Parts: sequence; C-alpha cells; structure tokens
Amino acid sequence: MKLDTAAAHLEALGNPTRLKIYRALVRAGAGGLPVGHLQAKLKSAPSTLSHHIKTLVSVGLIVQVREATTLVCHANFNVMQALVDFMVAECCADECKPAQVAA
Amino acid sequence: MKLDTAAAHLEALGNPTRLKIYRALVRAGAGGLPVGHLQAKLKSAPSTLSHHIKTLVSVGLIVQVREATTLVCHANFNVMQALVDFMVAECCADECKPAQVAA
DNA sequence: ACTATAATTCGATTATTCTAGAAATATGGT
DNA sequence: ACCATATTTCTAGAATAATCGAATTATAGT
Repeated sequence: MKLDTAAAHLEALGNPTRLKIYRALVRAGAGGLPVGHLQAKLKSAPSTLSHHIKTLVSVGLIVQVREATTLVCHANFNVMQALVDFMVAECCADECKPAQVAA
Repeated sequence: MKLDTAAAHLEALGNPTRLKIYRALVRAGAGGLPVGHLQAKLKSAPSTLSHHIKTLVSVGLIVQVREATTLVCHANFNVMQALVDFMVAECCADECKPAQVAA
C-alpha cells in the first residue's frame, strides 16, 4: 500500500463520527447496516452523516449496496487488513547496533 | 481504548507528512531519530515539521528525549499496538444469522 | 559572556473540513 | 400519476488545520 493511500484511510478514520460509523459496520459484520440504522445510532443530521459515509466510501473503507429504498453499508475488511499490515510493516527495519551506526 | 482517543491517534497519522515521520521512527526502532534527521529526510520547513511532531507527541504516538542539543524522537510501540487492537476489536460482534434478525 | 547549532514557539495567511438546512433524486407502493 | 420513505447533493457559514518566516529558547563549546 502506498503511503498516501494509507494516510487517506487513516484520515478518514480519524474523525469520531466516522470512526463510530466504521466500527458499527465492523461490529455488524457481513450483514452490514442500512444508512438509516446508522442515522438512528449516531443522531447527526442526515446530510452530515451522508457526507461522512461518502468520505469512507471514497477511500474504499466501506461499500454501499442498494436494497430497494435503503442503502446498506458494509465495512471492507480487506482494506482494513491492508491498513493494519501497513502500519506494522517494516518495524525496526532500519534498526542497527550502535557499532554499525555511521558517523 | 476510548473511541475518541483512537480517533485522535488515527487523525494524527492521517496526514502524509506525519505518517512519514511516524513510519521513519517505526523503521528506526528503539534507537529513534533526531528531529534534524527527520528534517533532512522530509525537507519541510523546520517550523512545519516541529508542528507535526508536536501533534504526534501530544497524542502519545511518539516521545522525545533530549540528548544534549538534539531531540531524539521514538515511536511509542505500545500505543501503536493498542490502536491496531482497537481497530480489529469486536469484529462482527453484532453479527447474527438471518433467522435471529429481529423485525 | 559570546557564538554556534538544534529545535520550538509565535503570528499571520491560506486551505480544508465540519455542520446542517433546503432542495433534489431514487425506489416502491397505491 | 401520486405519495411516502430513504438518502443524497447543493450551498453556505463556522471551525479547524497546514504552512512557513521570524523571533525565541535550549544546550554546549570557546
């Protein structure tokens, strides 16, 4: 994963409202949750909620599937996994013993 | 970890410059890196870099230790681990079979 | 005390994000 | 065709964040 992509994902999750949305969907699992359900849980203005959902969709963290009049949101678990992998990747890769440190 | 705390951590990492700083420190491991070294790597204005470092310090993702005239930055691995744990915690906890779905 | 290096804080500007009301679109039922 | 429900898009204002030059603080050497 490119650094800028990871930053975009982290930024998307770095807002309390969006993180609540995302975690509700993670908890919901494969079944997902309709926008209206999130609306009831989070109690923000519909336009505000929609705006945040759009942000999460645009970076690929969640996807929306229409079912009749309701839009069901699902967490994209592959993206989350890739993000977590990125965060811990190459840990200490540049670490070296004091004797090896160049001046 | 509280949701607002996790959101603050994610927001701090959700900026390309700060993510570069953080990842350089993760790669550097226990030895850390002085601010001046990060400066040379990232080529942003000193005041801008300092501002971003301060953000990372304020949420606890990194710590700074003075060594004579230089300030050495270290990634706080415990915080990163707690953040990763938070992200994957309670995955699918609310998931249930279709038959169990209340109307 | 003076100088040099390292890094931060201050102050001001520009850019971006958040919020939400109002209007618009999408779907299905009557 | 019309209505109801679900959700989004538009628009605009307020709040927050990013950037960076200049001035300041911190530490050590001479």
